[in-house]
Amino acid sequence: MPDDRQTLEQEPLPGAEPGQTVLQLERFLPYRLSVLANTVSRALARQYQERFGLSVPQWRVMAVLGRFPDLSASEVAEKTAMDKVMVSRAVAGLLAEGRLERRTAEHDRRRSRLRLSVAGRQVYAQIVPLARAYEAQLLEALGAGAFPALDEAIERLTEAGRALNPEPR
Amino acid sequence: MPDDRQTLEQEPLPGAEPGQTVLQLERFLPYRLSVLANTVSRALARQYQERFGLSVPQWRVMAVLGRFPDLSASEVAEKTAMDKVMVSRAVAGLLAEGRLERRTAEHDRRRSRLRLSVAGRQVYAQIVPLARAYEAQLLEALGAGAFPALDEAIERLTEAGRALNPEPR
DNA sequence: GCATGATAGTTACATATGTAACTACTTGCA
DNA sequence: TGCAAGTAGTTACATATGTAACTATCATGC
Repeated sequence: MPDDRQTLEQEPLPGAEPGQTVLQLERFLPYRLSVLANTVSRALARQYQERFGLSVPQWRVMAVLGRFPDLSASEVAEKTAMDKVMVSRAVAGLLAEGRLERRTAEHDRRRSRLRLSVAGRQVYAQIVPLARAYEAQLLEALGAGAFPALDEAIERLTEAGRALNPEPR
Repeated sequence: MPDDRQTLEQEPLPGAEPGQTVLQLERFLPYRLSVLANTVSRALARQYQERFGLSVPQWRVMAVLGRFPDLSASEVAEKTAMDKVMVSRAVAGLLAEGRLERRTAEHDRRRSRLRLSVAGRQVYAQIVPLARAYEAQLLEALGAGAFPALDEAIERLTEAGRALNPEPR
């Protein structure tokens, strides 16, 4: 017995067109961006995780501290698009594993002063080439001249998304 | 007293260039895509949430069932890039709120047959224009001719991300 | 100086998500 | 038949994340 039910799609009603009553999820930009980001993140995150036991937030913290030593937690938050709670948790984990050093700032004892430890820098030095290689693979798949347009698109859309957010948090 | 500490960045060491020892997170593609997707999702998700009490997974389920009635849960999973557990939870919520109807499939009593209820279709009919309007704002910000290139880029990168994933789940 | 309000960071609690069982049913094949 | 293996969907448990307090410190104005 043939199963003749073929995902019968509700067509947008050939005659009338009442402002498009149906939505194609697979073409919907926010959905596609979400799937893309998850797919891309997942592959990379697995490597951090398996090789170094790092979560994505932890990797982000290490990434900015590798480049900007002695930031405070809130400065890290700014540069990683994370909130202070997530930074606090990531930092706690990294401290526990000896990958970070923390001092209190000289003139403001509320602030911390974070930097990679020697062990942290070793991990960092291993991850950076790994991350670069991964990105290079993505860019290769993207095709030669396509990057500038994508770059611009990401900037504009991110900006637009922020602007459309009722309360920017 | 002037705070002369200016986020002193570790430069890539002018002379030597040992395979790039430093990484600029804000230019790192996976990071940027993640921030973009979150920003874009958040603004829209807030609207679903506030107006209809819908989570993102619930919205996705409604979106595909609005277009393809009578799918099973696993078919919904395929079309939403969600796993079966997430679909199960979203469906449970929607059923509880009377926005979905569920029957068991005729020839296979393991399978379900899901469709929007009347109430569900009403919600759907309200959300679709809302989603379209939001997407239109994003596309406007993107600029006139920029969409085809972005479209292509998303496809290629998503495909590449999948290919680079060790075990595609 | 010292109350008031702001800021840095942490902790606590509720919610969301991922992974791994588990149940029910079906299929395939001896 | 009837049993072994697979599939659909749910449940349970561990982990991750978001939101809201909370503590400690600092800045301001009087």
